Amino acid sequence: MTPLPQTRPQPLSKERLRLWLKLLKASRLIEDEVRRRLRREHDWTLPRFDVMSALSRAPEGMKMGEISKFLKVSNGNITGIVDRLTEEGLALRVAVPGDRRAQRVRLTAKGQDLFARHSAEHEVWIDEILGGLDDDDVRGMIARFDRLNETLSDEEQYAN
Amino acid sequence: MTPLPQTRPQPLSKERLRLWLKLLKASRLIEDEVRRRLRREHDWTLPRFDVMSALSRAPEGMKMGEISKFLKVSNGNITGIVDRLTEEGLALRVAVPGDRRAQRVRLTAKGQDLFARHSAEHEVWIDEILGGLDDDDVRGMIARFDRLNETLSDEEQYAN
DNA sequence: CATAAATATTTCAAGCTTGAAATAAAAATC
DNA sequence: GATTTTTATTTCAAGCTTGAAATATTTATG
Repeated sequence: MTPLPQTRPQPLSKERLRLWLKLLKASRLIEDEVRRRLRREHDWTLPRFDVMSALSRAPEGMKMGEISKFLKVSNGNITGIVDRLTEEGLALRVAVPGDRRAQRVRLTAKGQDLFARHSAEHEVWIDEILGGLDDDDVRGMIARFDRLNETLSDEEQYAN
Repeated sequence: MTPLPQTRPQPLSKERLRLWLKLLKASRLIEDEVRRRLRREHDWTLPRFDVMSALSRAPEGMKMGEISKFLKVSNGNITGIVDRLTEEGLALRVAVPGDRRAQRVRLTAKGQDLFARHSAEHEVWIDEILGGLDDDDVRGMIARFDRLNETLSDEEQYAN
């Protein structure tokens, strides 16, 4: 009944909230730093980088809906970003035979080149930004995140 | 020299990248879910919630710059959000005696009431969303995040 | 086959976000 | 005290984001 000053064990729900706030803080710090470097060094934006990253793994291209599902953003959002990539000659819309509603988006050779450069540097940046974490930290956190993301994906019922 | 199928130990830099992608995925899943509920249940937005949350901890109010620094977003951003909160009678701009450049923003009573309701529900949502994590998961991750966020804040040199 | 339901995508308005430029006032320096 | 620098904030244009509504097609049903 005597309230302890600091380490009083909080109910789990409070701890979950604390965890979320810390996770969010970390995520924003890293994401902002990547965004900043992408803009400074390459005059580029994170959304464009993300879309190109998705496309780079699909040589045959992806349908608009596949991209938005993969990146977990809205459909209309992808339309705009692909529009801009296309205007700049980095991506290409290809008709899907047998379905005139859909289109397949692919990176052009120019787009692949550009993304390869950005991507290589991105990997270095992350290594720098997370440089304070040693092997044990990294693998430990990955294990926890695998568990968490499994939980969260199960709950994607919410999304519907 | 024989490549093992799955568990071949990757260089630490690759693992750091994997970690970042998983962290980002978790963060987006949770944030999107919160955003969705906030809109559905309260017709409210996350940025407004975040600003009110910051203000709720400062009964004497916060200067514009303090809010943007606290939330790690740009100055102009806060201007717009506070404008809207003010129009809706939820926040209030008060002159700072002795410094005519600055203003102190405070929640009105109406704003405090509204935030109290949103906030209570927000805590429940997080508890539900992270419900798959047990006590050990939660405390384990918090410890890792404390380490990570310390690292990241040290690097806030980047931000300047 | 005709109609209804589902799917793929775009359009749109409203709001968020950034970084840069503009204003205005305060503090520091000469 | 005048000038320069710094600080606090707003304005702005460009781009991102969402959710809802609109289009166009395809698939399923009667």
